[in-house]
Amino acid sequence: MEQITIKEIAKLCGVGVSTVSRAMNNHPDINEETKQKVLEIIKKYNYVPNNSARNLKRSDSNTIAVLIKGITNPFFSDMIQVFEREAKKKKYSFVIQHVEEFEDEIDVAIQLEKEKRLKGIIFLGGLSSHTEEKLKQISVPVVISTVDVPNLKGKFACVAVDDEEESRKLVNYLCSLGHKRIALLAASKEDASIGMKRLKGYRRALEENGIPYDEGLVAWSQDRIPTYSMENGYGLTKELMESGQEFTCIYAVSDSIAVGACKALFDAGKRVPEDCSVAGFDGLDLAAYYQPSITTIHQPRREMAEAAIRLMFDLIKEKPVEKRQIFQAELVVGRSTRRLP
Amino acid sequence: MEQITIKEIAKLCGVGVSTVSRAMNNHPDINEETKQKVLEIIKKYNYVPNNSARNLKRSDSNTIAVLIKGITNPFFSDMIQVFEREAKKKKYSFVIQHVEEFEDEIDVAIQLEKEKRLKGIIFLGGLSSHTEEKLKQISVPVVISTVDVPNLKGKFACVAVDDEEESRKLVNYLCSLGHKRIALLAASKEDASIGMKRLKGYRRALEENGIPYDEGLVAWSQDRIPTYSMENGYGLTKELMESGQEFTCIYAVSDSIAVGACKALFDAGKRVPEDCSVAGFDGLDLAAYYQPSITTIHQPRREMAEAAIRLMFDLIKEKPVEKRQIFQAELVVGRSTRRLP
DNA sequence: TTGTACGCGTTATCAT
DNA sequence: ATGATAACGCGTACAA
Repeated sequence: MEQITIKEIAKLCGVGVSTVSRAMNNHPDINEETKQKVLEIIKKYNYVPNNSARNLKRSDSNTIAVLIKGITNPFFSDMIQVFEREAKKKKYSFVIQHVEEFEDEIDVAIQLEKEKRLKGIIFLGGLSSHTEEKLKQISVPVVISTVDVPNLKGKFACVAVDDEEESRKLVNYLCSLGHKRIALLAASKEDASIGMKRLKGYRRALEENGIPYDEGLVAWSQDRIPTYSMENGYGLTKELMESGQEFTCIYAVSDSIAVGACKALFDAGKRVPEDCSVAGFDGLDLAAYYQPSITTIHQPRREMAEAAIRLMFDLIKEKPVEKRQIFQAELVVGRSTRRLP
Repeated sequence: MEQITIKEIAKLCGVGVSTVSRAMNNHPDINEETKQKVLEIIKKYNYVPNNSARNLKRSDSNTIAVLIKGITNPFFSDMIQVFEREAKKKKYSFVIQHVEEFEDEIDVAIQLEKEKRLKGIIFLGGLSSHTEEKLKQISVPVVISTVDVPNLKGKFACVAVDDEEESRKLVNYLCSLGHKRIALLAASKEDASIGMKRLKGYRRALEENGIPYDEGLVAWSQDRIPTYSMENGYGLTKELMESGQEFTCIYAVSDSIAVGACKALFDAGKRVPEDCSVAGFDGLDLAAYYQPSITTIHQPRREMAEAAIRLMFDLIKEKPVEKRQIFQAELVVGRSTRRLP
């Protein structure tokens, strides 16, 4: 298949390449007639301009990118929709870039920025550590979403909830129901991001309630299974039950994990919450739709997404902004937890 | 921020640009010493080559792309993972391209092919109609996944289940349980793709069982809500109940919708399956994890993904292939359906 | 209003 | 082994 280029279109139209270019890009200085003729030929020959060449030549681009670590995470679904809608509203084009588990999201960002002449970058998920230093290699505005990064300077900002505090709030609630042996389905031991913060909140709540922290009640995720999956919750809960530990409540660091936990309990002939309470985190739709509905911390994802994109536009326009927006999450009490008799 | 280019790196190293290029791309004709020196400087100055320029110059690229319509659909999650793994195994690089609801996936494909010098394209979802003619504008191998397209020629192939037949199988099973008034939660009326096929299967099964098709039992999805969502299932079921129609069973064209239906039933004080049976389609993890587990048609997504990527590589190598691979799906009976007394 | 020619940052070809 | 230099396909001054 021959690659048809702008030159050949020009030749076919009997005009210069610049005229073709003008026709495509809605430039003002062009005769309406010739424009129509050119567009006709373009359509007829199914000519599509090469984006790489465009990106190379252009210096700006009105494109913002969202880099997502864990694109399969339903938590991000709503947020993506908000980004798409708002970007379109502002006539920005919008690209989603999936970052694989093993990839360094900042490297990907740096590369993409050059490739597409981005106007800004939004991170969704990931960004566990190693930030600061490397982030500076990005020269466009950056909004980090879902993870709280203190001391951001310059054209960086973040939108998040206080994972540790919200986690503490939830576990505190569980304690208030009389639970003393609360198992934790944690992220992997290496996790230095939100998984760890939620763990910290768990420990603080226990401490405040005079309950000793018991390693035996913590089930750590393995790396071979996606952490935030129902499957993982199922496996961890099974392990926990087989370990012979006694517990009256399970707190999973995400709703998907919590659902897996419920299933494992059901399969073992237990009832939720009569035999064991279960709580999650995130406030996915799933938590509300599950039977029984899952007690969880609901993050205001749509609002957070709206804030993130607004922050992005403000940073682009160099307006002054609040660089660290921490949202209040909401404790949603479902039917999966109950007061200990 | 100054854009640092290969020229400046060359200058800094005291060598020519071609030497820098050779160092980066692991070319054989280069002195190991100079190579190391160049790489050092590159690292020191955080130089990252511009991908657009690369793509522009390169003629091939060993990249395959997956175009996904509905990236938030959990059905695709597993499949994506398979693609990533297999592509890496074969030393191919792999890009995921999200296609927005209103976008024409073929247009996106054509553009991306030129931009990235793709070796092949896999479609996931979408591709409802208008194919054939336009598809020909793509000049690399194409594998269409999840939707059955007959009469594919040349470098095109597809992997799918027989949606109509599987749907018929499921509804037939529901009939065998004694259900005569089976409500259908359908895709939108305009849907010409799998939604319609599943509808057809529903109608055929009814016919075979001597049950008249009743428009009143069909709830059509509206376009303002994502069709394959729990929220949609909830809304449709509520409508259905409010319409005063009698039914003993609900068949949703996807598991997410089915879960939403269950929730609506629960909220109305009904039990599943005692007061109403519920069945879905797809065989998502969710169906197995839900309480009660959802009776569904399980599509072998991993196998389908493996077949798709294998097909892709074979097409690239111009090996002869079976261009239309229809997989057998499995009726999984859950606890959400029961025999009518 | 239109066409010519240059440059965007790379890679690859060809001398050296 | 290395360095000029010509493409790659497009946008855009600048000249006409």
